[in-house]
Amino acid sequence: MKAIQKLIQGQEWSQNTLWLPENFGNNVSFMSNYNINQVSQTLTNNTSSTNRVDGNRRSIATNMVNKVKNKRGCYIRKRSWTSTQVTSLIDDGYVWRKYGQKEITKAKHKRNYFRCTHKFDQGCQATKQVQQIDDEPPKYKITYNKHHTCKNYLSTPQIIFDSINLEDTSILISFKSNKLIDKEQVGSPFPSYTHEESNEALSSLGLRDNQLLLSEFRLPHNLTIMSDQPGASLMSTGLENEDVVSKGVYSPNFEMGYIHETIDYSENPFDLAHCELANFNWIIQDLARSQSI
DNA sequence: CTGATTTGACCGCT
DNA sequence: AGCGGTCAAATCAG
Repeated sequence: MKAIQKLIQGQEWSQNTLWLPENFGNNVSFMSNYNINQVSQTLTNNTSSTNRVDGNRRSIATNMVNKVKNKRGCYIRKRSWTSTQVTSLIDDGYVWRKYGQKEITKAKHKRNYFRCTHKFDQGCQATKQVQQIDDEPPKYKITYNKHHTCKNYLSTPQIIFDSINLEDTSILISFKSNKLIDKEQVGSPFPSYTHEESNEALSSLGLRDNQLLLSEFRLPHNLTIMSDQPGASLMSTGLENEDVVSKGVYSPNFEMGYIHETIDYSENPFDLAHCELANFNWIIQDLARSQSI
């Protein structure tokens, strides 16, 4: 089936490009509304000018100063990808090491700087900055820089890619259409993409657009994770599984706060999906953890 | 002892 | 010149 092949292509691409745990990439069926032809075109176009940074095929912005760090305080100016979110949770499933703290002008609290623990042993370049912006309740603005390339997954759930069976235990991660986002939010940083082929593929599978199917994941039935710019929420639908869902950190209607990406999506159409999946990554990890308790 | 955190210094950018 | 991101020595914790 052509559509399936396209999706698999996209999934393979996402494995190499998106910031996802390997297990995630291997086992998830990723269905989003991005023109996969555009993706491959992008890859082709970028081949000559693409730097392989941290294992990502990601072209570096033209204004990026890619200086080699050889002195104290010298730093590589950012970069190809950042993701900012406001949340009351700091834990995202990864192991970080704090490497700095700074008073920020006009900021009530100090900003904390973290790098991935596996920076040296695995060369993972992921960093994040945590800035507390609220006291009661405590809220943090977390800015992620670069993708994890390390194998640092805490009890990553086994999500089966092949099983496209809506009848068994399934959860759906639903992504809101970019087009809707653009319509509803003037000035949204997210561009819209055509997604005829994706929709074709999805409809052939009996799915609506922008759904990510996760099967054989030990979660209550009818659990839906929804991404909804500018917020994202986790909610259970139907059955009264609230206790299960909220056993960890999340309430059935958990609001993660807004997510904002500062990436040039014209480079890699999958990046928006990447952003969203990156944020779900830790949700899913936490759910998996709560399951294993 | 080893790894994580703290904190002042360093330095590029605006 | 000031700000912000990073470095690395000193310190802390297990």
